[in-house]
Amino acid sequence: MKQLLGNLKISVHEKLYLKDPESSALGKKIIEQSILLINEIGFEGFTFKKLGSAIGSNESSVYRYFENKHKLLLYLTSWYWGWMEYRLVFETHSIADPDEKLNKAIEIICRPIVEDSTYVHINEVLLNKIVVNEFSKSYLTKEVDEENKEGYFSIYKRLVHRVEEMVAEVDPSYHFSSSLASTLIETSLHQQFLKEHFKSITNCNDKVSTSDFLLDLVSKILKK
Amino acid sequence: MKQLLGNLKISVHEKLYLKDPESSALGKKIIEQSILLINEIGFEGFTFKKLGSAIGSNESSVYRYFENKHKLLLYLTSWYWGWMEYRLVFETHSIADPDEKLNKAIEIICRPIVEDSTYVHINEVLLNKIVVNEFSKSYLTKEVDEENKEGYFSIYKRLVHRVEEMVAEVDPSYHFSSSLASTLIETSLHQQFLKEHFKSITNCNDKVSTSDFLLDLVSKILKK
DNA sequence: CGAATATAATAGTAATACTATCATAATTGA
DNA sequence: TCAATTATGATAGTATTACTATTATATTCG
Repeated sequence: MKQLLGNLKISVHEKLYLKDPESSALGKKIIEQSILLINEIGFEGFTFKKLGSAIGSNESSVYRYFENKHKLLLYLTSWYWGWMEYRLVFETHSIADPDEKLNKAIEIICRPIVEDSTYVHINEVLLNKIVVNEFSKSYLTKEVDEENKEGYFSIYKRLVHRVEEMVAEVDPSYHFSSSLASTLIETSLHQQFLKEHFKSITNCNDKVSTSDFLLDLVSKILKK
Repeated sequence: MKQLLGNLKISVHEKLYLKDPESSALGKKIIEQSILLINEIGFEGFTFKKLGSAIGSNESSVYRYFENKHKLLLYLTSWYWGWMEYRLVFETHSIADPDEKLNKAIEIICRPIVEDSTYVHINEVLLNKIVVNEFSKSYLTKEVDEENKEGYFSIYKRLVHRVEEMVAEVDPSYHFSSSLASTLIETSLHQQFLKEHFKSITNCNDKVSTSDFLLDLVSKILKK
């Protein structure tokens, strides 16, 4: 798995950046430090000025790579979903049994992230936290329709489609495969947030994982 | 129902405002116009300066009621969940059958909002749209733990608890009643968003409602 | 080595998110 | 009823944000 992914660049929509951050050391530093900084101070408090000093430079350098922090967030979350998609595809493609395949997919989506040394400048553990806390903000905007048309959310939607296909393979008679797939992914993020901040409205915790909840849910919803 | 609610003031956490907007004509105008304006230009573009001119005054007047726009958003969404809670309680309290009661609750949560003339200065249809588009932003912040401790999200959490209780009454053996309840409410908002902006990853549309999806889901998950 | 390109530093602008002050209008209660 | 309180409205000011533009200095690459 690691070798396979080793040479793979996770591809992100070209219009999300002005200059590909993967193409230079400075670009990688921007990505690396933005992940650390957004985690530390939150997306609202995050500015290119602060990022500039985090990379030992100033804002003008960052602006050469990204138009604004919204685009940078779209870049980071797209990368995350692209990475998740690869994991999903590689880890499930050899599974023939539809039921087992979907269960594996749910497990992958819900599984706590552990450090992946394949992409040295990207801390996937922290990036996952950014996705939990900030991904919604990337589409809950007035510009969502334009940006969707532009294709900025296509990796995310493609991932949902992959899950949807797996759902449909388990139970072709089920009428809500898309909604279930989008709900599974959304719920994996939402329950992770609740576990951390609103413990009283979730059953998920150190002992009960989100995948326990969702595996049970899916097993009951779909006919085999 | 209307008469019953007619004299009822939906109560919102006192610390969310500096001066109770329900206590004056100007305060009500602030609430009324903020709902219109946030809908029109989105929460990011919304400022107290713009709100000031919308109410025919200026920002200083608004600042006397709310510390900042984040608190105002918390006020609006709390009001919405309080209003939803009343509807839920009144419309379900006379239902004895647990199954029927939970189904009614889901229907209430998912049902498209229609104008409610009880609260003249509050446009519930638009407020619902604000909740769909902006509610997440009210808790996806660095300050969520403090604000949660302060009680700013208690109405929302109480609503989830009410749904949870209904779930538990239908099937006491079900292990994930809290997570299911929070997922039902979150999904009602999320699918409403998808229906509008990311149609390809939902089955919900003009013909198929979100409650169709969730009623089916719950009926399969819970043992009767 | 010299030209092109990338990076860094500085300056400047309009808008935001406030705080503070003061004048005036409305209300209310002795 | 009128003085006092309180609410509202207008103006000004500050630090920060979210940029754009320009220029100087490195770096690299043919």
